[in-house]
Amino acid sequence: MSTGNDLPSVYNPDAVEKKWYKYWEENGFFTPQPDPGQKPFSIVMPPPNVTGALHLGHAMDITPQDILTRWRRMQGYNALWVPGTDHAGIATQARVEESLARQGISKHDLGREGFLEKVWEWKNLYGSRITSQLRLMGASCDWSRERFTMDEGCSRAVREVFVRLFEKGLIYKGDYIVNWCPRCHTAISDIEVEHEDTAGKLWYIKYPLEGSDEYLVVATTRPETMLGDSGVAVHPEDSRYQHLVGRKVVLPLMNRIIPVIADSYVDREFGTGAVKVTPAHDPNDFEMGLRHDLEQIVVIDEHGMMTENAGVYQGLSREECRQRVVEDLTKGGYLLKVEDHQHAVGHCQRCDTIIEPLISTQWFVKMKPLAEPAIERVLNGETRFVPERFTRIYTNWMENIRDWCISRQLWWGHRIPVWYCQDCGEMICSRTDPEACTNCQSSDLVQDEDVLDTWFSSALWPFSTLGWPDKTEDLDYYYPTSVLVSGRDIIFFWVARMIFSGIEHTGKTPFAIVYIHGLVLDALGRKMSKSLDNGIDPIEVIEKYGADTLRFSLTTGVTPGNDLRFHWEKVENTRNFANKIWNAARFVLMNLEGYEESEPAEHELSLADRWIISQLNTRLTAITAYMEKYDFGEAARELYEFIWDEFCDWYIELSKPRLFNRDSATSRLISQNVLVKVLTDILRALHPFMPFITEEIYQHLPGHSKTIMLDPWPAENRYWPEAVKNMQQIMQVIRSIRNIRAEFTVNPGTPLEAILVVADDDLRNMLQDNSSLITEMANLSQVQIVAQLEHKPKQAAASVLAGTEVYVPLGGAIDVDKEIQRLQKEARAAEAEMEKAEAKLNNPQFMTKAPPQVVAKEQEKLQEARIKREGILERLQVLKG
RNA sequence: GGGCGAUUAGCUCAGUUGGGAGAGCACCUGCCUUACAAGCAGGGGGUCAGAAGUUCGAGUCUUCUAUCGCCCACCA
Repeated sequence: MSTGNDLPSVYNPDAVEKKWYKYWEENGFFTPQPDPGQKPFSIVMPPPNVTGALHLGHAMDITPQDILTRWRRMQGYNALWVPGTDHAGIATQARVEESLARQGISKHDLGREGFLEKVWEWKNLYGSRITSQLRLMGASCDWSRERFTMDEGCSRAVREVFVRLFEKGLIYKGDYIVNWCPRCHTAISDIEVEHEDTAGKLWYIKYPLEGSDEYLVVATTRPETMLGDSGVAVHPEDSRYQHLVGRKVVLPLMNRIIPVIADSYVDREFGTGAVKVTPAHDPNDFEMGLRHDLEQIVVIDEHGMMTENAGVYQGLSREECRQRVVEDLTKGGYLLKVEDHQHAVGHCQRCDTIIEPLISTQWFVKMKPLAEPAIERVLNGETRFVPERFTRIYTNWMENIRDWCISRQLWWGHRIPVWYCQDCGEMICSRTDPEACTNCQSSDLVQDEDVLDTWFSSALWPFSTLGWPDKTEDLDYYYPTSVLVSGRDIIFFWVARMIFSGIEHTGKTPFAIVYIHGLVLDALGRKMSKSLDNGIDPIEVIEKYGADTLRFSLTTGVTPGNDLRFHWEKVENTRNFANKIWNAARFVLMNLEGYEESEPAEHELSLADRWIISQLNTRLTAITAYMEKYDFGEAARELYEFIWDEFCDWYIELSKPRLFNRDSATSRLISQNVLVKVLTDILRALHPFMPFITEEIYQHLPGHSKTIMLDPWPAENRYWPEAVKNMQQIMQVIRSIRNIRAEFTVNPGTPLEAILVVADDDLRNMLQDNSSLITEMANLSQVQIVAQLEHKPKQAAASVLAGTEVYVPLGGAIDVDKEIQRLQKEARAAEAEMEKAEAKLNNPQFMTKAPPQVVAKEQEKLQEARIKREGILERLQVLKG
């Protein structure tokens, strides 16, 4: 056994963290096997993207997952945490393209196969970097079950789902207007478009009526799109324009004859109440165009350049074209006016390029039939959000959801499992690569070029990782999973899609609880981003302070769902806490000479023992209750307070006299046993939060098992209310003596005498029985405890508590005027207390309506304050007289 | 245009069912006391954004207002 002297006085996390992680992993502690005799607990990790390294947001995500997994495991659950990574189609492809571009290579130089080889190299490099970072954080996930969204099993699940949805008619292909990123050169879904409010202009343009001098004025924010106009729309009930409906206008610059139509989409209040209709380049116009059978004239191509349909403007960029069109409209006298106008402009989530709505051939998932049960089942409580307010955010989004564009014009991803027969044109959707056309038997088949949205595979993650579509033992035992931990930012992208996919393909929502955490912001409250260069690498924090410190500082003082500002000061404070525990453990270990494990009988326990055990009981009950509510911040605070304030500041100090041989050997043994017992429980309760330091200390303690992580979650059922009460009174006395010492700046090393005047027999006897605690803790040479004092000393400082008067004779050190002032202040405080209580007690409404225990408490308060005040006034008289 | 969150000590933030306002940092005083100076003991500091309401009682519940932040939305 260690004596504690071998341990350095400063905890060094670096030396121990790697050792323990290796030990845990090699011993298979993270790898459970399904066991019908145990209750399962399962979490699937939100797979980090293989785009690069982890950031603090990941630590914010990983920490609660590991806390939950370790806690439930200790509670005896069969706890599985499945790790993995995501191929992150568009993001990873962009990163690899960038990296190749720096070497002067384009993906087209390499071709599809060659490029994909490069991406796999990238994936292998960054994927393993990520998993090693997860290990550094202490994540107790089961690496034997590690998955990747593009591994064989996940790919099979993707095909299975695609084919099923296709066969059910829930996947369709068609020409629709989609959000197109001209830079990424792919369609993206609605939620991948970020709208930014932009200061723009509203141009008012005259459209002359055919065969007339009259004209209509339309307002637009995008004049360049007028080249593709195929109509002008007004509201059907707009009296200003009713006579024009059905007539034609001449499109300026293009001289195309286009109709005036009536459609209730038009807002009469906005602009002139007449809107130009460009079906090929605006989603609303697209819909209107379909309703009124208007031509779709494509004037902008997938690179954001003007097409031949744009006539003389062909070959210009969108931006150049706008400028030229405005110039030409001005020259032609068509431009009536220009106003400043704020409007939302869509940008690509990945590259921030302005999105161009374009008509193209894409694949879609029909959402309505999937969304309905996904709303209903969540509202029924099959899946519960924590905090609860996110339920409505989720349902609101699901209620308004539009069909999901799932095809991407990328190379990195799951290729769409559809083949086209080059001979007869047959379209074949298949789970496996088909050999021949199902219609004409031709072998000349070509697979669809597109890949699936990366979230299509992520949506299946909770069951694909457990073996679905096969009926595996894991799937049967661990699915549906227990908790999903996720950031607020991906509720729509990921959580919602997992829910409807789980219901559709497995018949169950994929998790019982969705725990939503906030974002990590920088010290100024800004999001961490590459452009601001304010990101912090979690590995840097771990190297400087250790993973335990990082984890705990991301946990304390945090409310579920709320953001967290990152401050190095907080990390330092947490490091100090770790060091505190370390030194408390050193103290215990240094004083274990002659230790024998025993279970002290109740009558052998000292007051301090019974007090700390009672406090342990209270704290552990609270901690477990907070854990059950996913309130890790509060659980961590309880632990912090118990360890620092109660165990270290009081119990360890109280135990010193008995340990240092100033007492009997038996009481020393009992004290050792209580210290070891309480410390062990502390380490166990702290383990889910700070896995490394707790294991390190635990392995030095007597009676330890092979790992703390498989020990039971602690509970304490002993509780002595009178010990708690007595200890509180003793502490009050000690504090008041220390207070006097500080007020009169008496050196802490100078022993003092104290006189306690206690009228109550029980209280006096209790204090007498425990007087050694008072002399030790307040550094007294002696203490007299008496029922009353004939001659109250003038040359003494006094403190009046309820039931106890404390006198500390200070001889010439006493400044009578100063002492009078101090006591007067205390008297005023007592009077204020009395007034408050009296006001309540004099209120008949309070007396009749408040619960009896609240009234009793108020009366007690009044009584205490009154006694205190009387004592102080008496004391003042002695000093003055 | 809707929705959500925040507003509590100088700073950063906690505060479970309504019942005497808390922590860390910072600040002041005294201590290198044989676990820890990354520490110990003591102390100062708050009209809980504002207003109204419910209640015997509101930081906590209701309504409104203000400021900041975030999300959603097809007014060209």
